[in-house]
Amino acid sequence: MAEDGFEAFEAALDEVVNPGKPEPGEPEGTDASDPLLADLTDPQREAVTHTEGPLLVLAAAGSGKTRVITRRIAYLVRNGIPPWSILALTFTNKAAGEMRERVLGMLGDDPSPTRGLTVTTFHSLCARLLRRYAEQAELPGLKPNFTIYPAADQLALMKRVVRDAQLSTSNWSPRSVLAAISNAKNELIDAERFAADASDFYSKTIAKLYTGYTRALRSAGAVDFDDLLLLAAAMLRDRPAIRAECLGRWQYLLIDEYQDTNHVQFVIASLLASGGQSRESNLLAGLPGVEPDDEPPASGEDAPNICVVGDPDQAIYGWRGADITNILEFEERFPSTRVIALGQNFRSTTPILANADTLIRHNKRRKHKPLFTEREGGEDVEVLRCGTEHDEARAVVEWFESLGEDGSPADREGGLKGLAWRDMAVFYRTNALSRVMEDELRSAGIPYVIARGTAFYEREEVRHALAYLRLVANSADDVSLLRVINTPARGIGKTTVAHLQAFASANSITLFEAMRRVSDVDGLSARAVNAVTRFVEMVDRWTGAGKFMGGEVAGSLGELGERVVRESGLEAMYKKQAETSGSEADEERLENLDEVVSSVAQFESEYAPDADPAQFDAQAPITDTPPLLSMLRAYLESVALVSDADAIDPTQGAVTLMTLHAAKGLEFPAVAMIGLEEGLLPHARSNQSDEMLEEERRLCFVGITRAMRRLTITSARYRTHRGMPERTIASRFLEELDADHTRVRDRDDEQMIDDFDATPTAAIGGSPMDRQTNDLAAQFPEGATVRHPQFGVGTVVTVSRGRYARARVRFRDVGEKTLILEYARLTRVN
DNA sequence: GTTGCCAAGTTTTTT
DNA sequence: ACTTGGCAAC
Repeated sequence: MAEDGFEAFEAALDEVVNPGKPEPGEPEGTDASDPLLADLTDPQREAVTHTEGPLLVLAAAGSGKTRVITRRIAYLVRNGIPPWSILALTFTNKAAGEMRERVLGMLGDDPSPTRGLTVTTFHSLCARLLRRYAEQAELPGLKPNFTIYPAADQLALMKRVVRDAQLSTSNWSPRSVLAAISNAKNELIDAERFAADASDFYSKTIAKLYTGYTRALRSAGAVDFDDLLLLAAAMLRDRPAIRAECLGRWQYLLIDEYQDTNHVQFVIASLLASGGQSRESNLLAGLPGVEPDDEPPASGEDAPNICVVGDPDQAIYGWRGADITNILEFEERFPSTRVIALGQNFRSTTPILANADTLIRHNKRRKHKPLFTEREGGEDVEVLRCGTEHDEARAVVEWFESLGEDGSPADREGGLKGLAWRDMAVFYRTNALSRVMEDELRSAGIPYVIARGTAFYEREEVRHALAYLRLVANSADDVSLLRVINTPARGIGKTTVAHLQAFASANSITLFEAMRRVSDVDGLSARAVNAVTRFVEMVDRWTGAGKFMGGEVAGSLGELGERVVRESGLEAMYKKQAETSGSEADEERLENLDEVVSSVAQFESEYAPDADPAQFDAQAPITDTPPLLSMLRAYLESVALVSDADAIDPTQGAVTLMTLHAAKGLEFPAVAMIGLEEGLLPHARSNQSDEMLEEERRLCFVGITRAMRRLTITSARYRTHRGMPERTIASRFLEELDADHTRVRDRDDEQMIDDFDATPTAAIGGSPMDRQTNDLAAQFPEGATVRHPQFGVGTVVTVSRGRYARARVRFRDVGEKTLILEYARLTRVN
């Protein structure tokens, strides 16, 4: 069925193949001397100037997509469209920030042209809309001060829900239950509908847990990531007045990375897409008493100005519910859609592009579109087989050094200057692969940054500090309260908490409310009562007993953050730990606490209430929320919605390390892709179906097409997995590259020769890993106990040396076998 | 109520 | 390898 989605490309492809055919709808007087349009190709220019009506831009990798989007916004603004009526949705906050910057740069230094321009992510937009309209929309249990639960808190909550339902967490792993619920939410299925659809035992149980989880979230005044989209979509659908207000504001809608939007996002986009005449009818529909209108009219006559940009070959979020059918649905939804394909690549050299193209042709569920460049020359892509992951990391480091500040001999000959560290990046399939790379870069003294924006916020000490802040922002947030109730230890132990929880649920009040009424709770020691009272008093001091007013309350967000970290005892707790242990890790924790405080202060200094997309009228405040509280909420929200990619700062002179997913949308002069092995890329978990395999291939394609000038792809013969060294198989994708534009090398062979020349006794000296690399047989000496994946545990009887070393192994269960070490996945057992 | 040790499972990707 | 959770000792 997705096959049909490619019809659109067919039409668009004709445009690419036979360019120059003037479009009937093309605006007259498109001035080639216009600085906004001058340096664009024909299809790019059309995408920029086709401002009215639905537009689908199929932008191949490196085809100047970002440029088209930013020009388009600038073009709109310059042609008199008020910036506040433009809404651009991106995938990450960083992409949003960059887009805003670039538009601003094009329009001059005066910030006024972009005033009110909304460039943000789906999630941020939805969070803001929900806060803005929570009360008016009367969504069940949703208050404007809701907390956004990150993954860890979702998990903690689900664990509780599963246990409360008298189910075992091993049969109903909170993780997989959450995944099932997430999938449902992405399809816009709420707990009620899920329950109605459930027929078998499994889905009935999930339905029960879904309901319980939702109830628990709401009573904690919390939502999860998926709720942001689900609830916003439901709100826009069921509350015509609210929708009308949004439609009235945003006349021009733009969505980047459209191939990675899922169904809810599509629905939100549809609901927000306004057209000339439809606004009137939608305003009428907003009158009280009108039934929720599920399907807004969107005929050709009534076509909204919605522009989506994407590339099906770069769809890498299928596991998150993103679907190619969104592109199909787009044209169904908006029949007058104009489709434009951008095929010319401006980023990469011919060899890089040739490899990307040859690889992606192996995807069957795909309509081929030509990727072409006018660039000549360029170095072949290097494919490097290494010994171990350490060897691999070292190879990458050496390569970077050769490209480095001094420039490689080859580059100098070719008239190219050496690359700066910031021009280089390492991509990998899973985060776990970063570690070895980091070690190697560190010992080589090469500066690097890891795109793990979320990692900081996942650290224990940071989560504690944030939990205190969330409790301050929302006293109903039980998960946060439970996290900090006895951290640092203050004498409120398990039994006390259990009593409080029982009291809370018996009286249908929040846990914090129960603590406030601690004197009414039975069975507590005087000690416990005292400890609880002091905790409540402490929180009340911060919040001014919930009013955020009075002399006791902090005058600024920074001050609040500082006080919370200090007065909670967190700082003292970690200080004491650092002093007694003297370990570096504990020192780091203290520094991280400081960093939280400064990030709070930083946020405060940059906070601009009128930049809020949900702020429809800059004059009137959204609500009567105390400014300190709304700032705190905004801070917590920004922290909850950071992405890994957000951490990348191109101004830093450092090599960038990131997952292939995080690399989407970026480009680097030199790229190393590591871990091209079966089980890693394609990932073992993605091997179950052709669809999944093709997504892995697209992931590989995305990695390749990030490279501008140089690309090295590596794999390791042995990789340590969960502590066990394992024999690997080279990725099938390596076979799918373009042999005419690749140079394959085996580092293992070379190194063995090198080492032999240098030191005949290579087996001595060097790290254990070197020896393993150089001489596999040395790893399995006679008498060694080994494990084979099929044959089990055995003892090495004899072993031969050399490249295809064989070992005779006496297995405990299956007798003696002769194995070629190169291919047997033997591991050493102690 | 608190601390420390051992066993077990674990992650693929992310807003 | 590394974290997390359960349990026993203090």
